[in-house]
Amino acid sequence: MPTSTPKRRADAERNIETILRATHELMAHGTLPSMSDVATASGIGRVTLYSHFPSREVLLEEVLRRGIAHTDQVLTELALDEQSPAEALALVVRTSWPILDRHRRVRTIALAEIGPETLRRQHDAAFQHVGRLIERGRAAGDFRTDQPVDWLVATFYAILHAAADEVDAGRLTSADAPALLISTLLSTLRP
Amino acid sequence: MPTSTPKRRADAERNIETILRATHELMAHGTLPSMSDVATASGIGRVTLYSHFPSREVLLEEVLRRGIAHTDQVLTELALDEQSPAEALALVVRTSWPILDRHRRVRTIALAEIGPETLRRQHDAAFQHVGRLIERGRAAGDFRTDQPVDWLVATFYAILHAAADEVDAGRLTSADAPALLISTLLSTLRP
DNA sequence: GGTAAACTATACAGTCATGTTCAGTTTAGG
DNA sequence: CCTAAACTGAACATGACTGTATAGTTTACC
Repeated sequence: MPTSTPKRRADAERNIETILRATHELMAHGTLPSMSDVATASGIGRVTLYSHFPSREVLLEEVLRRGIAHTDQVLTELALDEQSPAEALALVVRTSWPILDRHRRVRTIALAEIGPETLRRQHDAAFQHVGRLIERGRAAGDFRTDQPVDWLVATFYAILHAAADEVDAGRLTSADAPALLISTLLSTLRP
Repeated sequence: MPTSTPKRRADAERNIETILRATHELMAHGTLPSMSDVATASGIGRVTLYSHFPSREVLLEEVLRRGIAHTDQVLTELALDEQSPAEALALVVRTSWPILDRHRRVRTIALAEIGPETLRRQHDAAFQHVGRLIERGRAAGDFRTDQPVDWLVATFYAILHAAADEVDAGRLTSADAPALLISTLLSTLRP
Protein backbone atom coordinates (compact mmCIF):
# COMPACT_ATOMS: atom_id res chain seq x y z
CA MET A 1 0.00 0.00 0.00
CA PRO A 2 1.39 3.41 -1.02
CA THR A 3 1.45 5.84 1.89
CA SER A 4 -1.19 8.49 1.36
CA THR A 5 0.26 10.96 -1.11
CA PRO A 6 -0.86 14.54 -0.45
CA LYS A 7 1.02 15.80 -3.52
CA ARG A 8 4.25 16.83 -1.86
CA ARG A 9 6.98 18.40 -3.89
CA ALA A 10 10.14 16.39 -4.39
CA ASP A 11 12.32 18.65 -2.27
CA ALA A 12 9.89 18.42 0.62
CA GLU A 13 9.95 14.66 0.37
CA ARG A 14 13.72 14.70 0.37
CA ASN A 15 13.89 16.96 3.42
CA ILE A 16 11.51 14.78 5.39
CA GLU A 17 13.75 11.84 4.65
CA THR A 18 16.82 13.80 5.73
CA ILE A 19 15.13 14.88 8.95
CA LEU A 20 14.11 11.36 9.87
CA ARG A 21 17.55 10.01 9.16
CA ALA A 22 19.27 12.74 11.16
CA THR A 23 16.91 12.25 14.08
CA HIS A 24 17.55 8.55 14.10
CA GLU A 25 21.27 9.23 14.00
CA LEU A 26 21.08 11.58 16.98
CA MET A 27 18.99 9.16 18.99
CA ALA A 28 21.24 6.24 18.15
CA HIS A 29 24.06 8.33 19.54
CA GLY A 30 22.31 8.33 22.88
CA THR A 31 20.77 11.73 23.29
CA LEU A 32 17.16 12.81 23.26
CA PRO A 33 17.47 15.57 20.65
CA SER A 34 15.67 18.90 20.81
CA MET A 35 14.03 20.28 17.73
CA SER A 36 16.93 22.70 17.35
CA ASP A 37 19.34 19.80 17.47
CA VAL A 38 17.43 18.02 14.77
CA ALA A 39 17.22 21.12 12.59
CA THR A 40 20.93 21.80 12.87
CA ALA A 41 21.89 18.18 12.29
CA SER A 42 19.62 18.03 9.25
CA GLY A 43 20.93 21.29 7.84
CA ILE A 44 17.35 22.49 7.70
CA GLY A 45 15.62 25.50 9.21
CA ARG A 46 13.75 25.02 12.44
CA VAL A 47 10.60 26.46 10.92
CA THR A 48 10.74 24.01 8.05
CA LEU A 49 11.12 21.22 10.53
CA TYR A 50 7.96 22.31 12.30
CA SER A 51 6.16 22.55 8.98
CA HIS A 52 6.74 18.83 8.48
CA PHE A 53 6.39 17.61 12.04
CA PRO A 54 3.99 19.62 14.20
CA SER A 55 5.66 18.56 17.43
CA ARG A 56 8.66 16.71 18.69
CA GLU A 57 6.51 13.87 19.90
CA VAL A 58 5.17 13.23 16.43
CA LEU A 59 8.66 13.27 15.01
CA LEU A 60 10.01 10.76 17.50
CA GLU A 61 7.08 8.45 17.01
CA GLU A 62 7.58 8.49 13.29
CA VAL A 63 11.26 7.64 13.64
CA LEU A 64 10.30 4.72 15.83
CA ARG A 65 7.51 3.59 13.55
CA ARG A 66 9.81 3.47 10.56
CA GLY A 67 12.45 1.48 12.39
CA ILE A 68 9.96 -1.10 13.49
CA ALA A 69 8.32 -1.30 10.09
CA HIS A 70 11.72 -1.96 8.60
CA THR A 71 12.48 -4.72 11.09
CA ASP A 72 9.10 -6.25 10.49
CA GLN A 73 9.65 -6.29 6.77
CA VAL A 74 13.04 -7.95 7.09
CA LEU A 75 11.68 -10.63 9.41
CA THR A 76 8.76 -11.27 7.08
CA GLU A 77 11.09 -11.78 4.15
CA LEU A 78 12.98 -14.46 6.03
CA ALA A 79 10.11 -16.91 5.41
CA LEU A 80 10.65 -18.51 8.79
CA ASP A 81 7.88 -21.01 8.30
CA GLU A 82 9.88 -22.84 5.70
CA GLN A 83 12.62 -23.82 8.15
CA SER A 84 12.80 -26.09 11.16
CA PRO A 85 12.13 -24.20 14.42
CA ALA A 86 15.74 -24.42 15.57
CA GLU A 87 17.05 -23.26 12.21
CA ALA A 88 14.51 -20.48 12.11
CA LEU A 89 15.58 -19.34 15.55
CA ALA A 90 19.20 -19.14 14.49
CA LEU A 91 18.15 -17.23 11.41
CA VAL A 92 16.14 -14.73 13.41
CA VAL A 93 19.03 -14.12 15.76
CA ARG A 94 21.62 -13.65 13.06
CA THR A 95 19.30 -11.33 11.17
CA SER A 96 17.95 -9.37 14.10
CA TRP A 97 21.30 -8.84 15.72
CA PRO A 98 22.78 -6.15 13.46
CA ILE A 99 19.40 -4.41 13.27
CA LEU A 100 19.01 -4.44 17.00
CA ASP A 101 22.48 -3.03 17.32
CA ARG A 102 21.33 0.06 15.42
CA HIS A 103 17.90 0.49 16.91
CA ARG A 104 18.39 -0.38 20.54
CA ARG A 105 19.36 3.06 21.79
CA VAL A 106 16.69 4.71 19.74
CA ARG A 107 14.18 2.61 21.57
CA THR A 108 15.61 3.48 24.97
CA ILE A 109 15.69 7.19 24.19
CA ALA A 110 12.17 7.19 22.84
CA LEU A 111 11.01 5.31 25.90
CA ALA A 112 11.75 8.33 28.06
CA GLU A 113 9.61 10.62 25.92
CA ILE A 114 6.63 8.69 24.65
CA GLY A 115 4.91 6.25 26.94
CA PRO A 116 5.92 2.60 27.30
CA GLU A 117 2.50 1.50 26.10
CA THR A 118 2.88 3.27 22.75
CA LEU A 119 6.25 1.67 22.35
CA ARG A 120 4.93 -1.73 23.27
CA ARG A 121 2.14 -1.49 20.75
CA GLN A 122 4.60 -0.65 18.04
CA HIS A 123 6.85 -3.49 19.02
CA ASP A 124 4.11 -6.08 18.98
CA ALA A 125 4.47 -6.59 15.27
CA ALA A 126 8.06 -7.72 15.64
CA PHE A 127 7.24 -9.80 18.68
CA GLN A 128 4.69 -11.78 16.75
CA HIS A 129 7.31 -13.26 14.47
CA VAL A 130 9.08 -14.80 17.41
CA GLY A 131 5.80 -15.79 19.03
CA ARG A 132 4.73 -17.74 15.98
CA LEU A 133 8.12 -19.34 15.72
CA ILE A 134 7.99 -20.52 19.30
CA GLU A 135 4.49 -21.88 18.99
CA ARG A 136 5.49 -23.82 15.94
CA GLY A 137 8.47 -25.22 17.81
CA ARG A 138 6.23 -26.31 20.64
CA ALA A 139 3.83 -28.03 18.29
CA ALA A 140 6.75 -29.87 16.74
CA GLY A 141 7.97 -30.97 20.15
CA ASP A 142 11.24 -29.06 19.79
CA PHE A 143 10.49 -26.38 22.41
CA ARG A 144 9.25 -26.58 25.97
CA THR A 145 5.57 -26.33 26.81
CA ASP A 146 5.79 -25.89 30.58
CA GLN A 147 5.95 -22.08 30.41
CA PRO A 148 3.65 -19.51 28.80
CA VAL A 149 4.53 -18.47 25.27
CA ASP A 150 4.45 -14.81 26.32
CA TRP A 151 7.14 -15.48 28.85
CA LEU A 152 9.33 -17.31 26.37
CA VAL A 153 9.00 -14.41 23.95
CA ALA A 154 9.86 -11.93 26.68
CA THR A 155 13.00 -13.80 27.70
CA PHE A 156 13.96 -14.09 24.07
CA TYR A 157 14.06 -10.34 23.61
CA ALA A 158 15.51 -9.68 27.03
CA ILE A 159 18.46 -11.91 26.26
CA LEU A 160 18.91 -10.27 22.89
CA HIS A 161 19.02 -6.85 24.52
CA ALA A 162 21.35 -8.09 27.22
CA ALA A 163 23.84 -9.05 24.54
CA ALA A 164 23.58 -5.59 23.04
CA ASP A 165 24.29 -4.03 26.42
CA GLU A 166 27.25 -6.30 26.95
CA VAL A 167 28.68 -5.20 23.64
CA ASP A 168 28.22 -1.59 24.70
CA ALA A 169 30.02 -2.31 27.95
CA GLY A 170 32.93 -3.84 26.05
CA ARG A 171 32.59 -7.24 27.67
CA LEU A 172 31.47 -8.92 24.47
CA THR A 173 32.30 -8.42 20.80
CA SER A 174 29.59 -7.97 18.26
CA ALA A 175 30.98 -10.89 16.29
CA ASP A 176 30.83 -13.32 19.21
CA ALA A 177 27.30 -12.41 20.13
CA PRO A 178 25.16 -14.45 17.71
CA ALA A 179 26.68 -17.84 18.59
CA LEU A 180 26.44 -17.11 22.29
CA LEU A 181 22.87 -15.93 21.88
CA ILE A 182 21.73 -18.98 19.96
CA SER A 183 23.27 -21.24 22.56
CA THR A 184 21.61 -19.44 25.45
CA LEU A 185 18.27 -19.08 23.72
CA LEU A 186 18.09 -22.76 22.88
CA SER A 187 18.78 -23.50 26.53
CA THR A 188 15.75 -21.49 27.55
CA LEU A 189 13.54 -22.95 24.84
CA ARG A 190 14.42 -26.64 24.81
CA PRO A 191 12.15 -28.91 26.88
CA MET B 1 31.45 2.64 59.43
CA PRO B 2 29.26 5.52 60.61
CA THR B 3 28.73 8.04 57.84
CA SER B 4 30.76 11.15 58.54
CA THR B 5 28.76 13.13 61.11
CA PRO B 6 29.08 16.86 60.64
CA LYS B 7 26.97 17.52 63.72
CA ARG B 8 23.60 17.86 62.04
CA ARG B 9 20.60 18.71 64.11
CA ALA B 10 17.93 16.04 64.51
CA ASP B 11 15.28 17.84 62.45
CA ALA B 12 17.72 18.30 59.57
CA GLU B 13 18.51 14.61 59.68
CA ARG B 14 14.84 13.80 59.62
CA ASN B 15 14.16 16.07 56.67
CA ILE B 16 16.96 14.57 54.65
CA GLU B 17 15.43 11.20 55.24
CA THR B 18 12.01 12.47 54.20
CA ILE B 19 13.43 14.02 51.05
CA LEU B 20 15.20 10.85 50.01
CA ARG B 21 12.12 8.74 50.60
CA ALA B 22 9.87 11.12 48.69
CA THR B 23 12.29 11.30 45.79
CA HIS B 24 12.48 7.54 45.62
CA GLU B 25 8.71 7.39 45.68
CA LEU B 26 8.39 9.84 42.80
CA MET B 27 10.96 8.03 40.71
CA ALA B 28 9.39 4.66 41.42
CA HIS B 29 6.20 6.14 40.07
CA GLY B 30 7.90 6.63 36.75
CA THR B 31 8.69 10.34 36.51
CA LEU B 32 11.96 12.17 36.63
CA PRO B 33 11.08 14.66 39.36
CA SER B 34 12.10 18.30 39.34
CA MET B 35 13.39 19.90 42.50
CA SER B 36 10.03 21.59 42.94
CA ASP B 37 8.29 18.25 42.67
CA VAL B 38 10.54 16.82 45.33
CA ALA B 39 10.07 19.78 47.63
CA THR B 40 6.29 19.65 47.32
CA ALA B 41 6.12 15.90 47.76
CA SER B 42 8.35 16.12 50.82
CA GLY B 43 6.34 18.97 52.31
CA ILE B 44 9.59 20.91 52.57
CA GLY B 45 10.62 24.26 51.16
CA ARG B 46 12.58 24.33 47.98
CA VAL B 47 15.30 26.39 49.59
CA THR B 48 15.71 23.86 52.35
CA LEU B 49 15.96 21.15 49.76
CA TYR B 50 18.82 22.98 48.10
CA SER B 51 20.51 23.47 51.44
CA HIS B 52 20.75 19.69 51.79
CA PHE B 53 21.38 18.72 48.19
CA PRO B 54 23.30 21.29 46.17
CA SER B 55 21.91 20.03 42.88
CA ARG B 56 19.39 17.62 41.51
CA GLU B 57 22.13 15.40 40.17
CA VAL B 58 23.55 14.90 43.65
CA LEU B 59 20.12 14.10 45.01
CA LEU B 60 19.38 11.48 42.40
CA GLU B 61 22.74 9.86 42.85
CA GLU B 62 22.20 9.62 46.55
CA VAL B 63 18.82 7.99 46.11
CA LEU B 64 20.38 5.47 43.81
CA ARG B 65 23.33 4.87 46.08
CA ARG B 66 21.11 4.12 49.03
CA GLY B 67 18.95 1.72 47.07
CA ILE B 68 21.94 -0.24 45.90
CA ALA B 69 23.56 -0.23 49.32
CA HIS B 70 20.37 -1.65 50.74
CA THR B 71 20.22 -4.40 48.14
CA ASP B 72 23.84 -5.20 48.72
CA GLN B 73 23.29 -5.51 52.43
CA VAL B 74 20.31 -7.82 52.01
CA LEU B 75 22.21 -10.06 49.63
CA THR B 76 25.19 -10.17 51.94
CA GLU B 77 23.05 -11.23 54.84
CA LEU B 78 21.72 -14.17 52.88
CA ALA B 79 25.02 -15.99 53.45
CA LEU B 80 24.84 -17.54 50.01
CA ASP B 81 28.08 -19.43 50.44
CA GLU B 82 26.50 -21.71 52.96
CA GLN B 83 24.00 -23.16 50.50
CA SER B 84 24.29 -25.33 47.44
CA PRO B 85 24.55 -23.27 44.23
CA ALA B 86 21.06 -24.20 43.06
CA GLU B 87 19.54 -23.42 46.43
CA ALA B 88 21.45 -20.18 46.63
CA LEU B 89 20.15 -19.20 43.21
CA ALA B 90 16.57 -19.77 44.25
CA LEU B 91 17.21 -17.79 47.40
CA VAL B 92 18.66 -14.86 45.47
CA VAL B 93 15.70 -14.80 43.12
CA ARG B 94 13.09 -14.97 45.83
CA THR B 95 14.88 -12.26 47.79
CA SER B 96 15.79 -9.98 44.91
CA TRP B 97 12.40 -10.13 43.30
CA PRO B 98 10.43 -7.87 45.63
CA ILE B 99 13.36 -5.48 45.90
CA LEU B 100 13.75 -5.30 42.16
CA ASP B 101 10.07 -4.62 41.86
CA ARG B 102 10.56 -1.45 43.86
CA HIS B 103 13.86 -0.26 42.43
CA ARG B 104 13.58 -1.08 38.77
CA ARG B 105 11.91 2.10 37.66
CA VAL B 106 14.16 4.21 39.81
CA ARG B 107 17.06 2.79 37.93
CA THR B 108 15.48 3.48 34.55
CA ILE B 109 14.62 7.04 35.48
CA ALA B 110 18.04 7.76 36.89
CA LEU B 111 19.60 6.32 33.77
CA ALA B 112 18.24 9.20 31.72
CA GLU B 113 19.83 11.80 33.99
CA ILE B 114 23.15 10.49 35.20
CA GLY B 115 25.34 8.57 32.81
CA PRO B 116 25.13 4.82 32.30
CA GLU B 117 28.70 4.40 33.50
CA THR B 118 27.95 5.87 36.91
CA LEU B 119 24.99 3.57 37.20
CA ARG B 120 27.01 0.58 36.13
CA ARG B 121 29.69 1.29 38.70
CA GLN B 122 27.07 1.47 41.44
CA HIS B 123 25.47 -1.74 40.27
CA ASP B 124 28.67 -3.71 40.23
CA ALA B 125 28.41 -4.44 43.91
CA ALA B 126 25.12 -6.26 43.49
CA PHE B 127 26.35 -8.04 40.39
CA GLN B 128 29.26 -9.50 42.26
CA HIS B 129 27.00 -11.57 44.49
CA VAL B 130 25.58 -13.34 41.49
CA GLY B 131 28.99 -13.58 39.86
CA ARG B 132 30.45 -15.35 42.85
CA LEU B 133 27.46 -17.64 43.07
CA ILE B 134 27.82 -18.67 39.46
CA GLU B 135 31.52 -19.28 39.75
CA ARG B 136 30.95 -21.45 42.74
CA GLY B 137 28.33 -23.41 40.84
CA ARG B 138 30.74 -23.93 37.98
CA ALA B 139 33.45 -25.17 40.29
CA ALA B 140 30.96 -27.61 41.79
CA GLY B 141 29.99 -28.87 38.36
CA ASP B 142 26.41 -27.67 38.74
CA PHE B 143 26.59 -24.84 36.21
CA ARG B 144 27.80 -24.70 32.64
CA THR B 145 31.37 -23.68 31.82
CA ASP B 146 31.05 -23.18 28.07
CA GLN B 147 30.10 -19.50 28.34
CA PRO B 148 31.82 -16.55 30.00
CA VAL B 149 30.75 -15.78 33.56
CA ASP B 150 30.08 -12.18 32.59
CA TRP B 151 27.57 -13.33 30.05
CA LEU B 152 25.82 -15.63 32.48
CA VAL B 153 25.53 -12.79 34.98
CA ALA B 154 24.20 -10.47 32.30
CA THR B 155 21.52 -12.93 31.24
CA PHE B 156 20.62 -13.50 34.86
CA TYR B 157 19.74 -9.86 35.41
CA ALA B 158 18.20 -9.44 31.98
CA ILE B 159 15.76 -12.26 32.70
CA LEU B 160 14.98 -10.82 36.10
CA HIS B 161 14.18 -7.47 34.56
CA ALA B 162 12.15 -9.11 31.83
CA ALA B 163 9.92 -10.63 34.49
CA ALA B 164 9.45 -7.23 36.08
CA ASP B 165 8.45 -5.77 32.73
CA GLU B 166 6.01 -8.60 32.13
CA VAL B 167 4.39 -7.90 35.46
CA ASP B 168 4.10 -4.25 34.49
CA ALA B 169 2.47 -5.25 31.24
CA GLY B 170 -0.05 -7.40 33.08
CA ARG B 171 0.98 -10.62 31.39
CA LEU B 172 2.44 -12.10 34.54
CA THR B 173 1.54 -11.86 38.21
CA SER B 174 4.08 -10.91 40.78
CA ALA B 175 3.34 -14.11 42.66
CA ASP B 176 3.97 -16.40 39.70
CA ALA B 177 7.24 -14.73 38.79
CA PRO B 178 9.75 -16.35 41.16
CA ALA B 179 8.97 -19.95 40.21
CA LEU B 180 9.06 -19.11 36.52
CA LEU B 181 12.30 -17.22 36.98
CA ILE B 182 14.05 -20.00 38.81
CA SER B 183 13.01 -22.48 36.17
CA THR B 184 14.25 -20.29 33.32
CA LEU B 185 17.44 -19.29 35.08
CA LEU B 186 18.39 -22.87 35.82
CA SER B 187 17.86 -23.66 32.14
CA THR B 188 20.39 -21.03 31.19
CA LEU B 189 22.88 -22.08 33.86
CA ARG B 190 22.78 -25.88 33.79
CA PRO B 191 25.49 -27.55 31.69
C1' DG C 1 15.71 30.79 78.10
C1' DG C 2 18.97 32.07 74.88
C1' DT C 3 21.44 31.19 70.63
C1' DA C 4 22.67 29.22 66.57
C1' DA C 5 20.99 26.09 63.39
C1' DA C 6 17.36 25.09 60.49
C1' DC C 7 13.46 26.28 58.25
C1' DT C 8 10.11 29.27 55.42
C1' DA C 9 8.18 32.13 51.51
C1' DT C 10 9.09 35.36 48.07
C1' DA C 11 11.65 37.07 44.55
C1' DC C 12 15.16 37.27 41.03
C1' DA C 13 18.43 35.94 37.28
C1' DG C 14 19.53 32.95 33.81
C1' DT C 15 18.98 29.17 30.61
C1' DC C 16 16.77 26.34 27.45
C1' DA C 17 13.13 24.42 24.94
C1' DT C 18 8.67 24.68 22.56
C1' DG C 19 5.82 26.36 19.16
C1' DT C 20 4.23 30.52 16.29
C1' DT C 21 4.36 34.57 13.32
C1' DC C 22 6.16 37.30 9.66
C1' DA C 23 8.38 38.95 5.72
C1' DG C 24 11.25 37.70 2.22
C1' DT C 25 13.90 34.27 -0.88
C1' DT C 26 14.57 30.05 -3.49
C1' DT C 27 13.05 26.35 -6.35
C1' DA C 28 10.11 22.58 -8.35
C1' DG C 29 7.39 21.59 -11.99
C1' DG C 30 3.57 22.40 -15.39
C1' DC D 1 8.82 31.42 -17.49
C1' DC D 2 5.64 31.75 -14.08
C1' DT D 3 3.45 30.54 -9.91
C1' DA D 4 2.60 28.20 -5.90
C1' DA D 5 4.98 25.38 -2.86
C1' DA D 6 8.74 25.16 0.01
C1' DC D 7 12.29 27.11 2.43
C1' DT D 8 14.77 30.66 5.40
C1' DG D 9 16.24 33.56 9.49
C1' DA D 10 14.90 36.54 12.97
C1' DA D 11 11.93 37.65 16.44
C1' DC D 12 8.35 36.77 19.87
C1' DA D 13 5.51 34.75 23.53
C1' DT D 14 5.41 31.24 26.95
C1' DG D 15 6.61 28.14 30.27
C1' DA D 16 9.52 25.09 33.05
C1' DC D 17 13.35 24.49 35.52
C1' DT D 18 17.68 25.56 38.02
C1' DG D 19 20.13 27.94 41.41
C1' DT D 20 20.83 31.97 44.50
C1' DA D 21 19.85 35.78 47.53
C1' DT D 22 17.19 37.96 51.24
C1' DA D 23 14.72 38.69 55.24
C1' DG D 24 12.20 36.82 58.69
C1' DT D 25 10.30 32.85 61.63
C1' DT D 26 10.54 28.49 64.07
C1' DT D 27 12.87 24.98 66.70
C1' DA D 28 16.57 22.00 68.59
C1' DC D 29 19.47 21.65 72.24
C1' DC D 30 22.85 23.15 75.88
